[in-house]
Amino acid sequence: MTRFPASSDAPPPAPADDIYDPTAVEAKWQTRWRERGTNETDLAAGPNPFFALMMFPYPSAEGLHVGNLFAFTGNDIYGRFQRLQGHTVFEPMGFDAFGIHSENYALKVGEHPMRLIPRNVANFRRQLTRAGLMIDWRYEVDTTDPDYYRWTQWVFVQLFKKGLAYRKKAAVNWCPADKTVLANEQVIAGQCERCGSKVEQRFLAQWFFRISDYAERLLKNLDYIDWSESTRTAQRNWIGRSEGAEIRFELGIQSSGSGATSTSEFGPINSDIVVFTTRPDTIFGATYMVLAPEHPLVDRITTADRRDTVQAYRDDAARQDIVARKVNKDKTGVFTGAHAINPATGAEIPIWIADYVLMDYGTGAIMAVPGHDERDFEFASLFHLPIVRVIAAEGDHADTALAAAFVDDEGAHLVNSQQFDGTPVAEAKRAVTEWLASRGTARPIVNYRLHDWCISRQRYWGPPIPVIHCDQCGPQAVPEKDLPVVLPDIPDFRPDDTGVSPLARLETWHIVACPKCGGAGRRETDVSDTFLDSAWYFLRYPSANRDDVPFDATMTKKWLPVHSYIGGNEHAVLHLMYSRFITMVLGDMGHLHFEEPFTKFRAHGHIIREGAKMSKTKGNIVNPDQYFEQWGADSFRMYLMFLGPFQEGGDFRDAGISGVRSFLNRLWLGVIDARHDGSPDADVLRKLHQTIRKVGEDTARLSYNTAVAAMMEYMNMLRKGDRTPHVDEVRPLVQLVAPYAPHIAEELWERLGSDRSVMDSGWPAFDAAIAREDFVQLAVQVNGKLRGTVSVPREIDQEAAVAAAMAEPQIAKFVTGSPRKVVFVPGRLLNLVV
RNA sequence: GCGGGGGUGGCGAAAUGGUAGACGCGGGGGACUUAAAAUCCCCUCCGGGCAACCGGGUGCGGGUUCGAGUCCCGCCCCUCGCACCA
Repeated sequence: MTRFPASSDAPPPAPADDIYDPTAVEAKWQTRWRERGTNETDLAAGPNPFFALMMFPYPSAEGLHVGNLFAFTGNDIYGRFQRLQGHTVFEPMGFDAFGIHSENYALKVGEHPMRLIPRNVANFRRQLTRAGLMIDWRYEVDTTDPDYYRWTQWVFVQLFKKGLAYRKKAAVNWCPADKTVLANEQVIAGQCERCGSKVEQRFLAQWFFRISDYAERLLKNLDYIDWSESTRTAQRNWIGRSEGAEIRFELGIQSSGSGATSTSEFGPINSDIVVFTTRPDTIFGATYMVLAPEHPLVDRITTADRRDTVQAYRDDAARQDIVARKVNKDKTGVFTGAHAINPATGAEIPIWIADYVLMDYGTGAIMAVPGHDERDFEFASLFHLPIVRVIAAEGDHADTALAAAFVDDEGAHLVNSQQFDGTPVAEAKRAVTEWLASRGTARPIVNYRLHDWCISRQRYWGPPIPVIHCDQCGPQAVPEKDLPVVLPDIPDFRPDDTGVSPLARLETWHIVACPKCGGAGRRETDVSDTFLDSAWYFLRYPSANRDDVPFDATMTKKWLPVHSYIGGNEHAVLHLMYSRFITMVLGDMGHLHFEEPFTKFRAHGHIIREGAKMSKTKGNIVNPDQYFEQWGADSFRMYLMFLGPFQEGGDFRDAGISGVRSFLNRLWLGVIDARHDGSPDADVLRKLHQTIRKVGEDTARLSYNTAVAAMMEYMNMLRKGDRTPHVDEVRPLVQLVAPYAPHIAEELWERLGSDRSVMDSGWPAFDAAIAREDFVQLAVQVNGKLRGTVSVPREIDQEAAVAAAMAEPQIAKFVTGSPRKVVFVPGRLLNLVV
């Protein structure tokens, strides 16, 4: 039934002459491309390399999503355009097939992912090919292939060797009913998405990468890489650099009248509490302190009479899952019974614990300044803690009561701050820090929001973390020669209540000898995060055929860093940050000659359908296969590019496809009917060269929708009034269309007499002399209001332009006497001010 | 709350500070046809007018400029991220 050469070798029927039949044309050219190797890149010898990378998809069971296709088509057009401009273009594709998404789907349908994933991948490969993407499938990458994840594990080992991989206990979401670890995405409003039970925290030893050591470099390099501004901003915010100070508060003598002693049951209290603040200038207003409930000092400082209350609060906090802890809610907290000494005022201030202070930012402790911080104000108001004003605006009285936190620093100065009274805020931040530092209780510091990257997953479907635990030697990396640590094919891959990966159940697999001492060792049973798979895949593509090295030095030198990367902004912070980090580390270790992986990155927009987000429940998902069949891949591609600006996305409306389809019909007939006799029309040639320029410029800046519009405009001129175009008028248009609608372009190019691919025909020559207009329509305004247009020679001077304008009665009637002022923009506009 | 991107005809959208609405969809009229489809032509921002034309118009209110969709100030709304980050 299908005329597509998916696997059969039967030659497709030749396309008809008189009617554009996309099914026949596309089948024919897909076969040709395969036979001729048109989409294969000569990586070793090809000159002028250009690596056009797209974010590889997760191969879902549903098949290719129209959003994927939108992104891939945009990248494909860019790659094909670069090829026509004389580059050797490498456009590879791969599959990000590990991860919880695949695993959960496998659990749901009750089939093993090792059987399920290859089917999905095959379906994706079929659809991607059908879309006419210029993919060199010889370099396909699949993250679940042991030949790939062997090198993912190798990356881990490199970080381990460099001391950038470490183990510590960290909280995970735990569903007490399903008895399993949950990913953050599986926790909805504090409940397990599957069974609805309340999620808890559990603390497990997990592997982390020290990405926070790279925070400053990751931030700084953002200034020079050529990336979408929105993506760079997202990364800056994610890194979250804040300048401030760490301030040390000594513990005070217990001063409450409750009879508490000044020592805890663990001995004398002698630990200081260190806080991070961006507002050291407000220290005279610090009237209490707050520790995160998990803060290690809580046990030591809590007084006996407060112990039960504090413990109850901590238990409650621990029962909340990691996600729920982060949503806005009313302030809660309890007093520990302990006090600290404000190093500026010498006053004893109470120490509380509250979950609005987070253990994983700063030091897990704050000095609370309720007068000038909204959260502290809310908390102080609730628990009747003192609120002191230490910042005032121009004209404010120093003791005016505060009805709310005063946080507007603009032109404000310090009050109630002893020797600093009257000092402007900006200056005081520095001065107060210096003063405290001279007394040994503070130091200036830069703090980041960026956390170390937890790569452990207590799951099955991922690359085993290549570590062997030994009681004698501690954790040891698996020697590189022993990689890959193959993920065993076990029938029962369900997570269980042990809190560790299902791999732990397989003793024959996880009990091994220690690589250092040869004694009894145990394999790490967690697998690594999917984001590690995707943090280096672009390095693998040019070397995908090498099984002895992760990436070949010569190929890497030639093809990397990636020249152009196109993808969704949903990966602005995770994937793109991790890729930069891994690249930096490998660069530092001498494995790479660069430290930024993507020279240029552009975020594409997203497609909605008929004004609404596409979703399964709404049933408005676009299935590409239907559209390939009904309209052809060329029309579908071109419509996707036409429906809106590529970097903003747009609204997919079925009714809109007919417009581009009719354009391709007209192109077809224009070429088939083109006359060879006579010569091309001069006006048409001028428009042609203007079109060559515009389509080239627009394609280069990913403004595909306006490039398509320009081609349509030219087509309208070619066929105006059933005109028969000259062959020289249509030939270059076929080349312009080629990146957008490659199948029809190939067919028409062949019919125009070439036996080589249009993709190797180069970009049509642009001649500025032909494109130039000799006469221009000059807009004439009187007092800035448009009153008419005059056709004048392009190079006309102001005096002649005014004369030409005044010769028009329609214009002259608005001008009495001579103009007071004349604004003349040559070739565009004349404004007469009277 | 913070940050990004937006707000222009019936709809999707164009517009280096210089003729707002290119291009496409939809709609109206016409040619061809026995008829329809396909194709081609004309019209299609709003109001007034037979017309030439005139007036108004890019979320709202100000401002800069000979001239503002575009730049500046102050708001409103939509949307996508992040979100108790000290």
